[in-house]
Amino acid sequence: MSDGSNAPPGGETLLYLTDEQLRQGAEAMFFAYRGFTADPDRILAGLSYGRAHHRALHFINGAPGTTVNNLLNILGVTKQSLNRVLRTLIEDGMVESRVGKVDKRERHLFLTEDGATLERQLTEAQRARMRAAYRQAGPEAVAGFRRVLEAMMDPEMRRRYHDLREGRG
Amino acid sequence: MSDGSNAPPGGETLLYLTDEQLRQGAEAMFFAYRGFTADPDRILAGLSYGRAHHRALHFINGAPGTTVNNLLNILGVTKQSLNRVLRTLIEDGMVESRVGKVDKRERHLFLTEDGATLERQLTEAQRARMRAAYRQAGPEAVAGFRRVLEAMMDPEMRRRYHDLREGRG
DNA sequence: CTTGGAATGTCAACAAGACTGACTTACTCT
DNA sequence: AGAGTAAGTCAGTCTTGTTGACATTCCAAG
Repeated sequence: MSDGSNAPPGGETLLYLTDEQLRQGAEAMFFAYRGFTADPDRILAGLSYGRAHHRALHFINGAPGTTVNNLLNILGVTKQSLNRVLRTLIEDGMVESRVGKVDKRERHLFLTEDGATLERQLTEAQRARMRAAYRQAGPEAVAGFRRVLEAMMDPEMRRRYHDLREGRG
Repeated sequence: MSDGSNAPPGGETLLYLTDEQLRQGAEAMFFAYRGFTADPDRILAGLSYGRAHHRALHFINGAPGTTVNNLLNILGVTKQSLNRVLRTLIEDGMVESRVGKVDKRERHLFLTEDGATLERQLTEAQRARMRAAYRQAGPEAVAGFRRVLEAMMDPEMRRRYHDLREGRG
């Protein structure tokens, strides 16, 4: 399987930085991301929801009470775009929007029971695949995987990613 | 395989398979993919092309003379969707479409000089980021990264991914 | 040889989801 | 009181995915 990076035991060459290696990395990223989104997409397709709805549910679940503006920054879309998605989720009783107590301009977002159920269903489909991939690749590969992904983010996104992690402990 | 019973000496257990770990993996994947596409997207934005054009250029470059049908399978979109993208690329002189000699129904696709130049420009932007990430994470992390990505693909996609690699040696 | 089916590619129309820009409403803070 | 912020809305555009209908070409069975 020689991904070409059968690095020599001791000395580290720069072989893994050839254009061909990078090209393969890019293609792996493309195919893997497709796999990554395939399972929830299948569920969503039957519900007149899209990937955007999944993302909203995911991050509201991870940070209950977050404001619209905060969600906007995490998702990296415009408020018009997010609003379309959020409106349907609220109409369908998946998300609850509460006026802020301290600042009444803000809306704090929470999942309802139904929303939490849907989120769990979507995330579980995704996690099953990740769990299998992690198990198959092994703990050290996973550590490397995470390290490369993190290095690939924009600095801004990396900051937000860490904020999320700290927020949950 | 690997029920995890062979825990590494460091005392690392199955911690990396907790829901929280999987959740962080999913978020890392989301943010990293955004970074991964950000640079070429910026270039494309000024050219009235989109990510789909980049993908087409990328895979035609990697397999010159490929047919439309073959490209369809790799990209995983409908032929109608690909056709729109392909048409503009052909009109703009980025891609050449030659009628098949043995089977005249087929069209074989090639990059023109201009197309190859654009492809290189786009890919270079993407590669710069990958190169930096690879360098920062180190060779072992990269090997793990590739292993996890591969395990995350659909079996069908994994087959195509390997076909591409073998086709180029 | 003809004819019908399959494969390949093209055109047209539509939907999701992103974008920009302009605007309103409600609120906060100086 | 006035400036600025947070959220939401309306209208319009773009990319990219989808179906459906169709033309062309090939091949194989009758």
